[in-house]
Amino acid sequence: MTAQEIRKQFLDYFETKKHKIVPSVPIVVKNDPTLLFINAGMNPFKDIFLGNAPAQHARIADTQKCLRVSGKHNDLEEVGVDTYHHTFFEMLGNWSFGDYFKEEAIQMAWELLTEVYKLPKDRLYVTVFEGDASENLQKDTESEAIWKKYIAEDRILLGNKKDNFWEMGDVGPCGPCTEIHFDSRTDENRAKVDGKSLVNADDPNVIEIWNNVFMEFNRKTDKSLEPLPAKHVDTGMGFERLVRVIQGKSSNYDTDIFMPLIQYTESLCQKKYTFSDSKEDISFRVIADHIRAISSTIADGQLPSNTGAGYVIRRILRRAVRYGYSFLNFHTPFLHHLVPVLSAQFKDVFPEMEAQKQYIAQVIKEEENSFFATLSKGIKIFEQLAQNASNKVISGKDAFTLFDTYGFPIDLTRLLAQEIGLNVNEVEFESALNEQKNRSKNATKLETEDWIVVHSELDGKPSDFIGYDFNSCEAKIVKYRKVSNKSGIFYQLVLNKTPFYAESGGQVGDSGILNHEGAQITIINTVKENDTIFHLTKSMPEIDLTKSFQAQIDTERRFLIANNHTATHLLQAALRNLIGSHVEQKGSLVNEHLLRFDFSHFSKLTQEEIEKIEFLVNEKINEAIELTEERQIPIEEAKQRGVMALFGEKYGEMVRVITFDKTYSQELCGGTHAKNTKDLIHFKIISESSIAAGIRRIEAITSNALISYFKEKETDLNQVVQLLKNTSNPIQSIQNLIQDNASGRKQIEQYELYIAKNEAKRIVDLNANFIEFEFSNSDLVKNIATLIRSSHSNIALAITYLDSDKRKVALCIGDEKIQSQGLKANELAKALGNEFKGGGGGQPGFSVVSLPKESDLIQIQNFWNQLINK
RNA sequence: GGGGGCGUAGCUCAGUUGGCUAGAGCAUCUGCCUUGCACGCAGAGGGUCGCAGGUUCGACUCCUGUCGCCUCCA
Repeated sequence: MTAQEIRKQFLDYFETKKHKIVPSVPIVVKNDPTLLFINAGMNPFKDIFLGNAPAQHARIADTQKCLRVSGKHNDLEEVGVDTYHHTFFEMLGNWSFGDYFKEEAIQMAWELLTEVYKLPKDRLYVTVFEGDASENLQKDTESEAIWKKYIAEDRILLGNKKDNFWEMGDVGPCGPCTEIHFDSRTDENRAKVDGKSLVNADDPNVIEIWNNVFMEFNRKTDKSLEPLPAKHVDTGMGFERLVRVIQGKSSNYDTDIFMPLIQYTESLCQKKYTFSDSKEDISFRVIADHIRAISSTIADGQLPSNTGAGYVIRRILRRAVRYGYSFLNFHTPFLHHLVPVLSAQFKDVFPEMEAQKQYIAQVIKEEENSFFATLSKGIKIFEQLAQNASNKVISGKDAFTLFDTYGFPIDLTRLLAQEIGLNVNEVEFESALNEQKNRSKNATKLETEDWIVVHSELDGKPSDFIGYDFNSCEAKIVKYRKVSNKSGIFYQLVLNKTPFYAESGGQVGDSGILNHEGAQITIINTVKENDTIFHLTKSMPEIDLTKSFQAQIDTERRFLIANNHTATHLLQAALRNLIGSHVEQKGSLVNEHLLRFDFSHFSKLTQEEIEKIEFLVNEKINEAIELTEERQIPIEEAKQRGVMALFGEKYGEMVRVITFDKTYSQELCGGTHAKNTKDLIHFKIISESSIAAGIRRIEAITSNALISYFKEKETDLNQVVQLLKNTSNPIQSIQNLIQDNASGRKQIEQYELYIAKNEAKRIVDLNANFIEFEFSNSDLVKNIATLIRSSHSNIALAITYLDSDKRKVALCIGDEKIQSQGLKANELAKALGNEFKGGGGGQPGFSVVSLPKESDLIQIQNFWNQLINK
C-alpha cells in the first residue's frame, strides 16, 4: 500500500463514520506568541477545547502538517541520526467534540488498524491509565473494559501519569489516554523477548503509533479536577510511522515517503544510500527530512530570515546544506532541486506546494547561495585562526567568534580542525555560548501580572467585535493586566464588546479612547492573541472600572486605513490582471500613511508596468464602485466563485468576502474597507523594490497622504526652480550645474597644482628656511612641501600661514636631512608646540604645528633656526 | 528584542597604535602589438571612504547618533 493510499484510507474511513474532513491549517502560526509552528495535531482545535470557540462539527478528521525542532524528544541535531524522528511530519487525527467518547473511539481505532490496514493483531499492544493516588485519579477502567472486547488481556498494559494522562498545560482540559503500540521486530527477536516489556522503553522497533486522548476533566488553578460538561476525543497518529509499519519497513526513511527524495539526492551527488548509520547515510536522511520542513513552511508564507520562525527555517536549511557539504560533496546549491519531487508527492493533499514550486525553489536556492558564501568566508577566517593556534588548540573564544559573528557552524570548525590535527576548546566555547544565551534571555524578559477580572460573568467568551458596523459603542471591561518589558509598562484590556480592530492581515490595530463621564483611557493600539482582542494603554485611571465605558475609535485614522486596505485589494487584482496569475501575496502592511504589498514575482517591474498598474487602479477608483461585504459565505462557495485566498492563511468554514466589482476584485478578508472606491481619490505607487529572492515590494499611497505627498513634491520643485532663478527647464539646469561643478573642480585642481609648482620653485630660489605664506590653504601648502621634498632631499623648511584663527607652521624635512642629521619634522613640531603653547605632529618628512594666532613670527623663526642648526 | 561584525572605485577587497597627496586586482576607455580573437605592453578615466554630528593641528582610522547588510542568541 502506498503512502498516498494509506492517507486516503484514513480520511475515507472516518468520512464513512460521519466525520467532516477538514484541510490542514497552515504550519506557520500567527497571532500566538507561545507558538511559532503547529507542533501537534490538536493545535488548530485548542480554542474549542478551551471553550473559547464553538465547534463547527461534532466529528472531524484530518491530516495536519506539523513541525518540531525542539522539545524533550525532538532535538534538531538528532533528526536523521535515528530512523524515526522528524522536523516536519503529518499527524492524522480524528476528533469528537462532545459527541462520541471512549467506546466508539477505541472501536474505530481498532477497526481501522486491523480491518482496513490489516495490521497483525499479534504485534499490537495497548496502554491504559493506571490511576494516580497522589492526584486522586482513578484507573481508567472504562477504556480497559472496552479494550478487552478486542484484544487479549495480556496485551493491555497499564501506564503511569507521565505516559497515559494528558494535560494541555498547568490548567485547562485534560484526561486519560490510551496508546496503541506496534512491535515491528523480526519473529526471531519476538520469540526471544516479549514485546510487552519493550513498550514505552525507547526500543526503535516497538513504537507508539496512535494516541487517543479522552478529555473529561478541567484542571483548575488550585490544581483540583472537575468533570467537563462536554467530553472530547483528541487523537493523533504519526503518518510516517504508520506508513512504516504498514509497509513493513524498519525505518521511516525506507518508506515511499522519503525514498524518492533520497534517490533523487543520490542522483545529484553520485553516491549511494546504504541504509546504514554512516555519516553519508545520515546526510541523506537529514536532507530528505529537512527539505520537507523548509518547503512547507515557505509554501505557507514564511521566508528564511534572522528572527523568529524565519530563523528556525534558516537553521534547518543550513543544517541540511552542512551535511550535504561535509559528507556528500555538494559545493554548490542542491537542495532546491528536490522541490519538484516533493511537490509532486504532496500535490493532492497540500496543493499549496505544487502551486508555488518555482517560487519555493528560488527562495531555497538564494538562501543556499548565501550560506555557501558564509561558508567560504568562514573557511578563510578559520585558516587564519589555525595558523595562530597555540598548542594545537583553537581557543573556544575564536571558535565562538567564528560561529557567532560569521555564522560558521561549530561542527565544521571541529571537522576542519581535526583534518589538520587541531582541537577545539569545547568548554570555553560552551561557556561563551551560554553567556550569549543568558544575555538574550535577560534582555527579553517580559513580565505579565495576573489578570484582574472586572466582570467575571463574561470571562471565557471572545469579545464581540462590532467594528465593521460601528465606530463606537457602550462597553464593559472584562479583565485587564499589567505587562512590563524593557521599554516600559503597559496594560492589556479585554472588553466584552469592541469597535476596535485588532492588528491582523497586515492591517494595523485601531487607536482611540474609552470614556466614562470624562475619565478617559487612551488606547494606543489593539492586538490579538489567538482570538482574544487586547486593547493597549499606557496607564489606568483611578476610577471605578466596573462602570461601562464609551469605546470610541480614532475615526479619521480608521478612514485612512480603510482606504489603504481597499487600495491593497485593487492593487492585487491589477497585478494579477497585468503581470500574471503567479502573483501571490507574500506580505502586507496597511496603516494610515501607506500600504505596502509584497508579492511573488521574478523580475523588477518596468516603469511602463508600474504606470499601467496605477492606471488600472485609478480607473477602478473613478468608477466609484460600492463595497460589497458578505460576512457569512461557506468557504466552498467562495472557492467556487474564484475568490482570492492566501496561502498560509487559516480560514474557517464561513468566510467574509470583500468585493469591489465582482468581475475585478473578490478577496477573503477580515479587514475594514472604504464604503466606495471613490473615497481613495487617487492611487500612487511611491516605490518598487525587492525584499528577497522572487519577492517584490510595492509601496503606495492614497487619499490624504497622496495630497500631502504631491504638496510636498510641489513645494520642493518650486524651491528648486526658484534657486535656479525660475528656469523653464529645471532638469537641464541641474544637469548643467553638475557638469559645471565637475569641470570647475577639475580646473581648480589643475590650478592648484600649477600654483604649487610655481611656489615650490620660487621658495627654492629664495633659498630660505622660513617662509611666510599668504594663502590660508593647508592642502596647497602640503602640495608645495611634497614637491620640494621630492626634488630637494636636503631641505629643512618651515612655511607659516594663518588658517582659521590659528598660526600654522608646516615643517618640511628632506629625506637626506632626516638621514644625515636625524631631524624629524614630527619631533620638531612637538618642540615648537611646547615652546609656543600649541600642538601638532605628523610624519618625519612633513608635519604641521598649530599655534595661537598672535604668536610672534620672529621668535618662531629664531626657535626654528636653533632647532635645525643643532 | 539583545550581542558581535561589516559598509572604501562598476565588482572583490587592502588600508598596522589617528599623520607617508586614498590603494590593489578585475572590469571600462585610449594607444601599441597581432591577419582576427585571446594574451601581452603603455596609459587614462572612475571614490561626498554609508549618512549626520563630535574630539583633534590633522579622522577612512577614535567617540556619539542614525541607516543598511551579515551573523548568533531569544
